[in-house]
Amino acid sequence: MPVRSTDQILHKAAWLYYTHGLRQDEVAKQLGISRASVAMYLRRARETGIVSISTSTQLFADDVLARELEDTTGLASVWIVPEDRHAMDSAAEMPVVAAAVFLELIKKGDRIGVAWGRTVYHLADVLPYADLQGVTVMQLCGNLGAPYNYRPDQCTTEIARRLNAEGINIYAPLVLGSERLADELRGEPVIREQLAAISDCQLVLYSVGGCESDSHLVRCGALTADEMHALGKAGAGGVIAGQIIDRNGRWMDCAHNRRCISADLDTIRTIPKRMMVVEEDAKFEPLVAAIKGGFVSHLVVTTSMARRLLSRWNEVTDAA
Amino acid sequence: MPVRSTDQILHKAAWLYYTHGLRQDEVAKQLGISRASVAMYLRRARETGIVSISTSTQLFADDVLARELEDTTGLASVWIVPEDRHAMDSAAEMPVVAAAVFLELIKKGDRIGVAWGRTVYHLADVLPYADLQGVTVMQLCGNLGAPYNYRPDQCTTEIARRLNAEGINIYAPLVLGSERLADELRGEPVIREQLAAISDCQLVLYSVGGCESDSHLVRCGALTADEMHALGKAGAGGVIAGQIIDRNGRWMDCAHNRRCISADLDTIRTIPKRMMVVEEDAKFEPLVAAIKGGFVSHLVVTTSMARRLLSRWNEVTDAA
DNA sequence: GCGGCGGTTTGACTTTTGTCACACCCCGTG
DNA sequence: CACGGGGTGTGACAAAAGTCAAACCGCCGC
Repeated sequence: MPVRSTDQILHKAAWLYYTHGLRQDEVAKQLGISRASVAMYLRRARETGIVSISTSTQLFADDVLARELEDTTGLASVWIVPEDRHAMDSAAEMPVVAAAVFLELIKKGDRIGVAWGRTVYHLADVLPYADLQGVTVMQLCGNLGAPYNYRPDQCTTEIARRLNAEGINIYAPLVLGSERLADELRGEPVIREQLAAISDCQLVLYSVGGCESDSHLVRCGALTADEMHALGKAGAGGVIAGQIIDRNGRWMDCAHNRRCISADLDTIRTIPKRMMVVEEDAKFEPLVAAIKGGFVSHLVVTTSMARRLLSRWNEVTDAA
Repeated sequence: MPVRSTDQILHKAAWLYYTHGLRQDEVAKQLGISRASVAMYLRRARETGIVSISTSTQLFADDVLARELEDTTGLASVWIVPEDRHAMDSAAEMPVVAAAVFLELIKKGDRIGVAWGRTVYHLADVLPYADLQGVTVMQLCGNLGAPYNYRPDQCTTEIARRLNAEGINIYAPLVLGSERLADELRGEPVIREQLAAISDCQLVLYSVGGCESDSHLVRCGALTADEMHALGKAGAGGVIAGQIIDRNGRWMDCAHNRRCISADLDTIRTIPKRMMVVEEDAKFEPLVAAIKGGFVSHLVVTTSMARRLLSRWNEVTDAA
């Protein structure tokens, strides 16, 4: 926590430059170093979160579409990322917006639950560095091998690192070979306490998984394509923190879920801010399930997804 | 709340420049305007809090002296502003540090109580603009005419304006001519509710007033020099939100206090974060009274005041 | 004691940003 | 309809910031 003496100079330079508004050469003179060094210090100060620069995400929350979607679905807040922008790479835009929104939702001292997946890791990857000591970032579910850096513990760790927050990982596999083993492991004090602590979170961050044969759970080997297919037939609608939910967002009583080490879904529903980011348009059905299940209060989606959601909301809710 | 269409372009420019890291000429090209305009938009975005740049105040919290003072006095957190800096105008430094600390203590959605005085206004005057919609800034005490902009309502209003927060003023005088009238006014629903709402604050900001004949209360005509002198003899130790406290920080049962419209001191004591800023070294005795009275959890002081406090803490507490 | 290796620091150069005077435009007024 | 403010937008220039290769420094092993 205390400023390391090598960082002291970073703090001083940042303070004089950003807070006092001195020029770099003035800062250099005052600290008795060259201006080039000052420039370097300032970059490091920005990179480590000693200085943080944030831009309001109003721009994306301000769409009329966002308002309509909030009114229709009852979500607390919706951000819409336009995809039609030619000049700006729209695929890369979503995580950037999501990261800014995520930062805005964090309060000092918060405990934050983080799930895993491509979307979450993309967010982590563009998350600006910040100085949020006192914040705790918790893994929401057990681990499993995943391609690239999408592993649950990596998502948690990277986010914690960037925020200068404390990271808490769950040292258990996401899925176990048998229900008995999963039960026993859930009963272990270390694991039990960590899962229980999730109820203290003020904010959770996740995406929703699909139930196709190319879903993450299948690709990472937690389920076979056949098992997933069967689950789909049985009414599976999406994946939240590694657990299967049905098309109305209810926990499914299936073998997979019973063998899962993950946050209790009812607990997640009680967390005040539930931020969901959906990148792919293919995730329409899972998203609907997640919203119906009460897993979303703050939503970041593309324009086209927002339109689809809006136009088909009545239809999908009437069907219930 | 919604982005006015004239502001839309500010948001866009700020987003592209600060979040995406484009250069000004790239932003200009993308928005189809000149680079000079982009530069102007960016300045406005900074000035209005669409973009906010903040520097960690660790530097000032990190003094060994600060640690010692926290340990000795039991305060939650202390920031120490060095005064010996030749190059930097140290008188101007204190409010700048205090403003940065104040910003760091604010959480989104907070309700903040603000008192009045030179120190508080100095802080307001250098407070960076920020986009803290959802925050509420409340006046802690009634109004009175004060020189420059030190009036309670002005302090509140200016701080709320800079934060883009909601400001709530108390439309009553600080001191009334008679106790009866003060009582009746306190009983008025509008006033009563506002005073009651102070208990919902998560943070209060104030300095402490002295009890000399040149104190603010005297200069603003709330008390005569003689009355103040008499109060001093009777054990007055300082002024908190317009009310006299004794040398141990207890509310004094005096005519002035009974005629005062201000936050209940016991209520203030229950507010989690009580931030006090003391600029002048002459305020040693009042500061001690305020700390003893439990009015301070977060303190911003000069090095010399910190030293004095540290060396004389045992002495002043033993005396109690 | 010397060579080499990681890192920081610096001077010199290039690129980017800030600024300011002037052009422009909209709108209300004489 | 001409006039004159108040505010915006712009081109050109000056100022500031970013960058990079080379120098430097402390430290270790030989």
